[in-house]
Amino acid sequence: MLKISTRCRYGLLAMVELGQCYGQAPVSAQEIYKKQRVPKFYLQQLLVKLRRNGLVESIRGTRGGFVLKKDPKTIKILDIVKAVEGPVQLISCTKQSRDKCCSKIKECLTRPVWVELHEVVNRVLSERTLHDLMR
Amino acid sequence: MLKISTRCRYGLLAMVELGQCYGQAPVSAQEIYKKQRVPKFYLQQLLVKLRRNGLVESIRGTRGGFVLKKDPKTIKILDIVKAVEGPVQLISCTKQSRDKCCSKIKECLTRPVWVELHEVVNRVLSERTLHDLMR
DNA sequence: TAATACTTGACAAGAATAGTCATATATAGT
DNA sequence: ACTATATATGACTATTCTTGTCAAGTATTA
Ligand code: FES
Ligand code: FES
Repeated sequence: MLKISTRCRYGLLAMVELGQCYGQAPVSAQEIYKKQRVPKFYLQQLLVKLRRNGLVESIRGTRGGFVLKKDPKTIKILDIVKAVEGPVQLISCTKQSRDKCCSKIKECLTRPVWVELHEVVNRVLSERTLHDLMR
Repeated sequence: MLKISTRCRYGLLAMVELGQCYGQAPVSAQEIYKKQRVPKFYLQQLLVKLRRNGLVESIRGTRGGFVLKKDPKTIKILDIVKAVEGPVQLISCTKQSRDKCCSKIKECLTRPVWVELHEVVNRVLSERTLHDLMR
């Protein structure tokens, strides 16, 4: 069904929230999950992943929280998705990884559609930035 | 990760195989799984779904098998995907079904990306036909 | 030092995916 | 009529993924 996971959705919600406060004081996880109504501990996990991937910075202690590490204009949606759930790979026989998925990749007649889909999804996600989503 | 399921991949492989023999004698499930190396019983399941969705016709008994019910030029890839695994719905807040996915759909800032992704995927899958994949 | 906030790593329920199988039914060819 | 071939149906299962939860620890500020 190709459903967008909650990881992605929550991750992007959090990033948008941080984007709104870019340049201002850090935003705590609590503020985010109260505002966006996402599960507390789950969100914490996602924020850690975003930090480990260099998208946000964390500040501990009272008045701490998270801040974007870069300008929203330079953060692709794809970066966020990759951070919370790894590469967007619709098939395993892309240019990057040439694993076989069908029995014989050379003559695979179905491959072109999946490749096109793979590319179009990655293109959309890397053309849009976090800034595009903010008002 | 948005990975294409085996259901989709096998389903399309089967349809391409049937497409190659369009207008000729029926192709048995056995011929398909031997040629494409897909799990026998799993494929059977998918073929039944394709039949129930009016994409193929089944002929029972000796020399039986499956045949396409329509011209490959009139079969969209989306039809095949829908047949084997239901509608391609990346988010639940589309025009078709207005379920809420984020807390407050009206002000959802993240929605535009997911909607765009949803639309672009559906567009690609409905622009390409089975015929486009055959040589 | 008390309160706030992030960190780490483990755990777990439930759903989806991927695949198997037994039994029944239908048809062609002999 | 009999047999071999083929699909139909529905149940069943193992594994993986998703979607969380939680406890114990660390860091910082007021
Ligand atoms: S070889 Fe990758 S889709 Fe067929
Ligand atoms: S309301 Fe559907 S993505 Fe936010």
